[in-house]
Amino acid sequence: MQTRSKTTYHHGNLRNSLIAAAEALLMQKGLTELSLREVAKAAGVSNAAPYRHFRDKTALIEALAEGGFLQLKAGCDRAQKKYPAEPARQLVEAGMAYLFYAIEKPAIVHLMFGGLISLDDCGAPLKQAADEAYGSLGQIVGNGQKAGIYQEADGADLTLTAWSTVHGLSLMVTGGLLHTRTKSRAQLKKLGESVAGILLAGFLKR
Amino acid sequence: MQTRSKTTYHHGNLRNSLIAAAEALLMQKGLTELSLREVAKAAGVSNAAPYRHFRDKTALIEALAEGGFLQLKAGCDRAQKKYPAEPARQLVEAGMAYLFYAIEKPAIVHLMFGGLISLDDCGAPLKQAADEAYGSLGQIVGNGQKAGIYQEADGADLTLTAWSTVHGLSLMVTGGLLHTRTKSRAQLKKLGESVAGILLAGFLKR
DNA sequence: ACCTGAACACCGTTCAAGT
DNA sequence: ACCTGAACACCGTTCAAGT
Repeated sequence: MQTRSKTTYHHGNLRNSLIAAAEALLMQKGLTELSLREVAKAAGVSNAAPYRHFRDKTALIEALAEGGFLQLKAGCDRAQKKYPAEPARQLVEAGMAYLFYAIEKPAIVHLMFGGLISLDDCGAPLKQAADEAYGSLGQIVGNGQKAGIYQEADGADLTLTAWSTVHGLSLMVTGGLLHTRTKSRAQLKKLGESVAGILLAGFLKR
Repeated sequence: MQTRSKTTYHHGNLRNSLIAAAEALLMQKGLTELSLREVAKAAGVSNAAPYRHFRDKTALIEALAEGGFLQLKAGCDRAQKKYPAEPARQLVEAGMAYLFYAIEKPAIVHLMFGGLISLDDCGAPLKQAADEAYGSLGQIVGNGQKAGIYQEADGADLTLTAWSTVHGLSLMVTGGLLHTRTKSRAQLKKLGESVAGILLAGFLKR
């Protein structure tokens, strides 16, 4: 179980352990029930220890949200690499990645935009991760514009619309509107593709 | 200050007073800082009193969310009445009403889909309010289909796309992505109309 | 430099007791 | 029937003290 990390085990990179423990707890419990003390205990450390690594509870939550935005950016980058010459497909693929990430870790997606943290007033790393994720989606939209397949419109407006739709859909699906929790993964994929198709129709030239 | 309500003042409809107090506190403080004890104090009552009217804190939050869905439904109904023969305009108008409600009461919109409550497993009144709001938007979409102005598509998918986009945009704007908090009301209106235009383009026949 | 133990103020919730 | 007071277990946060 020994890794190549500099610090042996018991002490060392507690920061990452706390993030991992918090993420694990969020898989089982709701956002409201998540307590810093419990996270500390799960990481095998005292109540006060987390405060060496996070200013307060919000700072830990910001770190979790940052991880979410990094995942979203990774999904966008992957979509661009996978379909280098098909911007429309990039957009759909990125959207589906977003949706499946939300299904996998609903609590993370919720805290990214649930009002618990403010992107206007947060630590620099979170702000940067959010901007980069948004920027990567903006690239995908830009690819379509350069290819001349989209209608004339402000790129920023298109990007905002795409993110809004995909994020909104993710919340509908994870938030429980219309008994979606009982739907199978295949059904959810079909749902996502339908919505992506309608969104894309609004982007394309007519 | 005497109303026609059956109960005089000091005792009586504490339930509504608690809801009002909670809503008022949410205008100033974040969702995390809202405590039941504080709500009780604001309503001039003891810590334990709310438990005569709400099973627990979640039940109070559900009541707040219910109010939000009722507002959303009201916006949809208003839009249908205002433009009886123009389904596309109904859709844009309802979306703008949603957006402005979110700007006015961001905390309410956040708790409606923020994962704090689950629409799959909540009290009947909240479930009904959510379904009715969703149903009213479905009517607006159906109006467009009946008028034959929308592309061939499952009405449920169109409705889901519309709600997702508008809800997602509301969260982008209230959640602080891309310094929107500094934007004026006029700018936000323009932003909303741009997104609504792109969404609508995806709905319309080509 | 990083962690612990104990403490403080606060919170959700319960329950006997009051009116 | 509705509300209060006091209590219990829990939480975020701080700080002196340990290693």
